[in-house]
Parts: sequence; structure tokens; C-alpha cells
Amino acid sequence: MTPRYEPHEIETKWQRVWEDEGAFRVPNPAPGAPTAESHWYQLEMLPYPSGPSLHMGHVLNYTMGDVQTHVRRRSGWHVVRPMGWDAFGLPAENAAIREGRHPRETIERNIETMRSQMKRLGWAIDWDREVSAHQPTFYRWTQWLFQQFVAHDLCYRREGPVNWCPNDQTVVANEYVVDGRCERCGAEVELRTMTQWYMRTTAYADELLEYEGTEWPSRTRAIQRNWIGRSEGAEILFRVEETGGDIAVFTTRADTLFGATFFVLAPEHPFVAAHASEEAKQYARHAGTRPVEERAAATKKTGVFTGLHAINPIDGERLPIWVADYVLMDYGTGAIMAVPAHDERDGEFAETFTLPTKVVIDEDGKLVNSGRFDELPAEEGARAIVAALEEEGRGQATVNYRLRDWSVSRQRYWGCPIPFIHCEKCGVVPVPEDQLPVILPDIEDYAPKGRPPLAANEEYMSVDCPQCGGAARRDPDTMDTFVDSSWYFLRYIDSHNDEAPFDRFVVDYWLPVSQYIGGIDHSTGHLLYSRFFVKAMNDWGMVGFREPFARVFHQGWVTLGGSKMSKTKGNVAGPDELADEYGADAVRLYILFMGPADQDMEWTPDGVEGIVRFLRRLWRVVHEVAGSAPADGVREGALARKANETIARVTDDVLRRFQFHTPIAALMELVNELSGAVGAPDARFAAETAVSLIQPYAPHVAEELWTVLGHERLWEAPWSEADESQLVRETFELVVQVNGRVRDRFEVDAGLSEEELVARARESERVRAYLDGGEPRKTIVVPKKLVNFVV
RNA sequence: GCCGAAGUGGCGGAACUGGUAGACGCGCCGGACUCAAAAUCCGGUUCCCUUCGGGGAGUGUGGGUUCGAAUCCCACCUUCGGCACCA
Repeated sequence: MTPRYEPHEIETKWQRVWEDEGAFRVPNPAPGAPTAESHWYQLEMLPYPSGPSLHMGHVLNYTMGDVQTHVRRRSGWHVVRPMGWDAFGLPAENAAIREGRHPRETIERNIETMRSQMKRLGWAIDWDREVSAHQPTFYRWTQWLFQQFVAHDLCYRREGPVNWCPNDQTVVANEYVVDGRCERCGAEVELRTMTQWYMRTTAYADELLEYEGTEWPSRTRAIQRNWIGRSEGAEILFRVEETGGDIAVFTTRADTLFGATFFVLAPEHPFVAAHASEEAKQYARHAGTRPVEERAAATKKTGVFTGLHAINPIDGERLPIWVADYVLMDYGTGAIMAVPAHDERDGEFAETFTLPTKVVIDEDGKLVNSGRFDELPAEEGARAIVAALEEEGRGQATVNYRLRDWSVSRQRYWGCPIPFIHCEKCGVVPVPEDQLPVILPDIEDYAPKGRPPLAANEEYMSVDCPQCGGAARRDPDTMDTFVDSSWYFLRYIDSHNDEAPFDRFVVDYWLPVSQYIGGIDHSTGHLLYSRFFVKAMNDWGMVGFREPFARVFHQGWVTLGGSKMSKTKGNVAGPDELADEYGADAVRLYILFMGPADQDMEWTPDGVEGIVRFLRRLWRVVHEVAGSAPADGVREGALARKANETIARVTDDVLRRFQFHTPIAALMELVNELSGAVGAPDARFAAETAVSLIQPYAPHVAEELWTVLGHERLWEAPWSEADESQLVRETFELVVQVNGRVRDRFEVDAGLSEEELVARARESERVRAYLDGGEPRKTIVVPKKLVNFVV
């Protein structure tokens, strides 16, 4: 008599066993010990505990990682699979403010909940390695690293224009401003000038375009490439006739230098305030304060003549210098040579202000009206012109980037304190290492108010200068939470180390991360920052690799009502209800069965019935097999072949193709076939195979059924291997085509030669009707598949 | 404008290197079991025509390559994503 399938009972039971056994605890190799060759670091982006619980997007993400983890472990890989919490940051802080509680309380409660949800879903996580960004044991090293970046001149303070979010009351990084709006809250950002800490990401601009030894999706690389915006060109010096000084321009079109008919400065260009006419200065002051968005949206070009002239270094032409807001100060040099004939914007400007136009490239792409450079193809011409300028010290080939340094100061409370002290005498001084971490104080009033909340806390702010001992002030800002997430994956590897952020030996053993799973929305932020961190650390000798993530996979969004689940929109569906009703195994299978994991999917629990039916059928069939099928383990026959085929498909899909929904379909086929032949001699083998292969997806029911079949400890049983000899078929279905159209199909012996296949094909009544008694012009034979007659 | 991804039944999707289009599941239809229902099981389900043997069309559109194209090539359409007065 088959007992009922009671998911909750068996799930609780096996979760306890795994916990007691420490089944998913994975120790590091001892220093100096010989290390396993095939190791695997499975990582999914760590969750923000800003919401009260996990949503189906998390479930998709972590279940994928879990399947990968189980299959690799059982295939003999040494697999580490940690978990932690991105606990600092705005969303967490804002959630706490909404609830009227201290962020720490809210966060720690949310972590509690999420951790228990994760355990309930049975994910094979090594909880011994758990870290959270808000724990002093973690942020001590975030601060230490921050100081290292400063020491290596990769982090610095300067005054500059920043994106200020008036709603969140803090600076926002360029990477997280979308269409002029704060990515977090949607408020329009303002430009402000402030003194801030910056990470010098631009120092690695070129190398960030390479992906040495990695397999990244082409779209992610494209997004980063666009963001970095590398463009090759030349810097050319123009002398100003009236002042005798030089102004540099950046151009990617040096070939059009002879076509320059005027010259334009950005309103913020220092030369304008220094030398331009009053009218031009007035325009510049006004134009410079217009919001960037408005400047970009303007339909008509505006500008004012400065009264000055620039001399074209190639031909001595005298060009009027204008100031106009279509030239941007923060790209290139903030000055351009205007070539109205070959640049759309310059053309528009010339038309608006009736300035001359000079064509210097003909229809064949060759230079004209360019003196001794005439006839040269454009590219060659550009090189020749730059070379000529270089000889005279008036120009040189350069590369320009759109990428800006990453601003990391935040005027908010809930983040990692910046470990620097401002002393009037000594300047900016690092907090001595033995005084780290600088503890984030518990304060009453942490609400955002335009100045950092910590600034009002005298006890925190007032400090002795570590150098001169005089009265000094702490830095009141906290770090962007993306500083935390730029290195958390290194800390997982050595999370209890209290002498260093991590030990190089173990980090070099596990990293780069073998497979990183997360949303594509972090392409220009987190993923770029992490690469920057690792490259820097490699340069300092802290790690032995230059890329953090060997392979990246982006899961699709799980949407509800057409948009990505989010707390602010209120369209969140979590796993709890479904797990209550059907169990964790059903939830895990269902989210992966919904479709290709890298495509967006609209959440609906409607199809879960199919998965539940499948699990019940598996349950029943395995019990029937255990009771009736011969126990001698025959591995030949139709069922055995199907089982072997399924092993091959599931393994290939998970390990090579990183595809998770098709293995479930393959397993359904196997179970469907098995359910019609539970008494067959090879039924036991097929049942064992099905249970073994379903284990990464549905570990609880698999473990239970494994004991029903008389075995133990499936989680550590070797992964099934397909018996190649059983994959060979004795017969196959021969497809016969005439002119590429299927006319007949029938079973034939797999051993038949090509000639025999053709002969059999020609015997077919249906085929003969189409051959019309004549000889085919041509006959194509595809072994093991088909015969095609061309008539 | 530049860069990237994608278009297949009522729905989610499968078909990996060109070789039987629609696996698997949902939904729907019919049947068995049942007093009834649930659960379970069996069968059907791309569209059109059919004398029920089968025939024709069909993977966004139009061309092309090929014995053979969802798959390769060209052009276009649509949707989504990134960059963008970036010189």
C-alpha cells in the first residue's frame, strides 16, 4: 500500500538530517595542502534584506544555483555555495524609516525571515560562511580596503559636480541615475557641487573592456562597453589669437580638420569666464545652470559669439569662438572644433547662426580641400594629419572615455562609516588600523536631512587627530553600499578571518567565481565595480586573479502584472503560500519549469498543478516499483534506454547548456514511460535513475524515495552516468522524403547499410507513388535518420 | 543614430552542430472510476480540406542559398534592453 505523499513531513525530516550532518558545509583546503583540481564556486547575487521576505525572483535565482550545486557536487566537484546579506544601504534604511524603527532592527528581522525561508526551501547553502555587510566583523574590512584604495591613489577626495537626489537626500552614483532620475526612488536628480570621495574606476577603463578568461553574455559586455564609451581620436591644440593661449579639443574626426569653420566652448569651460565677452559670460552663466535633461531635449541650438578667435593649427584659418550648451564640459576637453559639413550638430548650429560650411570629404570617402592631404582615404588622412600636428607639438592621438570615476560618499546613516579623520593641521588622515572598525553609532535621529545624520552626533564626530593629537572631526558620510558588494564574494571564502579580509591562498583556490547568477540591471554598477576592485587588489598582490566572475548568467525577471516585482510597486509574490499548499519541492520545480531561466516570466501559480501531479505520479510509481519490480537491477531494455537517454540529456542541459526547464520535461517523459511498465525487469533501474536525477530539483522527495528504493544518502551519491552502450538503438524510424517532403516513415534495423536503406525506402508504396516509376535524379542518405529522393 | 537580444499552437515553451516542427506542461474537449465530487487513469487537441486512405498550408514579413531552413545569408517589420547634442 502506497503511503500518501506528505511533502511537509518529509521536507522537515530531511532538512533536519542535512543540518545535523552538516551536509552542505564545505571546508576550505588547508594552507599548503594539495588542492582538488575540479573546484567550483557557485554564487548568486546576495539579497537586499530591505523587504520582509523573499519573492519568486529570489526563488528562481537561488534554485538555479542550487541545482547547479547539487549536480556539480555529485559529479565530483568541490563546490562552495555561500550566502549573505547586502544589509546596508538606502532601501534598507528607507524601509526602516517607513516602519518607524531603527534600520538594524528591521534588517535583522528581515534577515531572520529570509534565512528561514531559504532553509525551508532546502537550498544547499554553507551557512557557516554567512556574512552581512552591516556586521562590524565585515565592515571592519570594508573600511580597511577603503584605506588601501586611498593609499594606492585609487580613491581620492575632490570637489565636483554630483547627482543629488532631493528625495533620498544623498548623492547618487552616475551608474544608478537612470534617465536623469534616481534609480531607487525615481526622483529627478539635481546637479550639485560637493566634495566627495571617488573611486578611480577610470584608471582601469581600458582593461575593463577586456574579459580575459571569462565567459560573459555578449549583451552584458555590450552594456559595459557602451558605459565605458571608449573612443579613439586626437587632442589638437588651437591657439587663441587674442590671448596667445592654447585650448585643446578632442576629436574622433581629425580627417575633417580642414573643414572646421568655427570653434565652440562648453558654458562651464574656464576660458569663458576668463576671457569671453560680457554677453557670452552671461549666456554661459545662464546655460550652465540649466538641467542636463533640458539641455539635451532642446530642439534649437543656442549660443553666443565670445568675440575671440582660434587659429586652426593645420592651415592657419581664423575661426570664431562661440560658447554653446550643446558642448558638454564633462566629455573630452569641453571644447570642440566645429565641422558643419560633416557633423550633424555643428551643421545645425551653423545653420542657426549662418556660419560657413566647408566640405572636406568627398563621396568616395577621400579628403578634398585639405591641401597636401587631398586624395587620402579618411582614416589614413586622419592619421597623417595627427602625425603632422604631432611633429609641431600641436596634437597627438588620444583615447577618450565616457566612464567617470565612481562617487562613493553618501549623506545617509545606514552605511559603512568612512574611516578617515579631517584635521585642520594634518588634512585628511586615515583612522589607524588598530582602531578599525569605526563603529556606526546607534543614534536616535537618523532621518535624512540634507546633511549627513552622523554630522549632528557630537560624540561620533569629535575625535583626536591620530597624527598630531589635536581636535579633529570624523568624516560624517557613509559609503555607497556597492562598496560592500564589490568584495563580499571574497569574504565568503574566509568569513571568520579576524586578521585580514581574507587569506590569499584560499581565495586563489576558489576564485574566480565559477558561475555568478544575478540580474542584468547591475551590469554597469555592481559588476563593473567588482571587476575594478579585483583588478586593483591583484595589482597590490592581494589576489592572484584579475577577473572576479568567470561566467555570468542573468536570470530573467519574474514579473507580476507586467513589471518586475518590487516592494515599492507592491507587486510581490513570495514562495510561502505555495510552499504551504504543495511543499518546497513543488515550488522549486515549478519556478524552474516555467520557462527558460534567462527570459522574463510573468508569475502565475496556475501551472503548479502539473508539477504536483508529476510529483505524486513519481511518488506512486516509485512505491509500485519498489514493491513489484525485480530487484536484480537489470539495466537493459526499453526503459533502461530511456533512463540512459534521460541521464545524458539532464546532465548536458544543466552542466553545459545551463538550461533548467528541459531536464524537468525529460524527467516527466521518463516517469510517464515508467508508469506504464512498473513490473518490467528494468523498471527498478529506471525508477532509481529518475529519483537520482530529480534530486537537485526536488531534494526532499528524492531523498525519501531513495530510501524507499533501499538506498541512503542520495545527496552525496555519485551523479548518474549514461551507459553509452545503452544509448545505441537496434532500430530507428527511417524518414523517407521525396523532394524534401516527408512521404513515409517506418522502423528499420539500425545496422542497415546506406544501399539497403535506399532499397527499403524505394519499396514504400507511398514513396513509389511520388517517384512515378522513374529514377530519382539524386538520392541523399542521412545515416540513422532519413533518405531523400530528388525527382 | 550606434550597440545588444528576441519574434514558433489558445498559453508557457521544445526542436543544441541545417534533416520527422510543436517534446513536456497548462488550458480545453471526450471517456473510465464514483450515488456525486475531488483525486486518479485513458484518449484527443497547429490551421484548412477530406471520399477518413490521406492532401495542403504553416515558425514576424519578403527574397536567397540548399536535395532539405524555425535554424544559414540579405532586406524589412515589430518588441525589449543599453548608450546618446559624447565631438
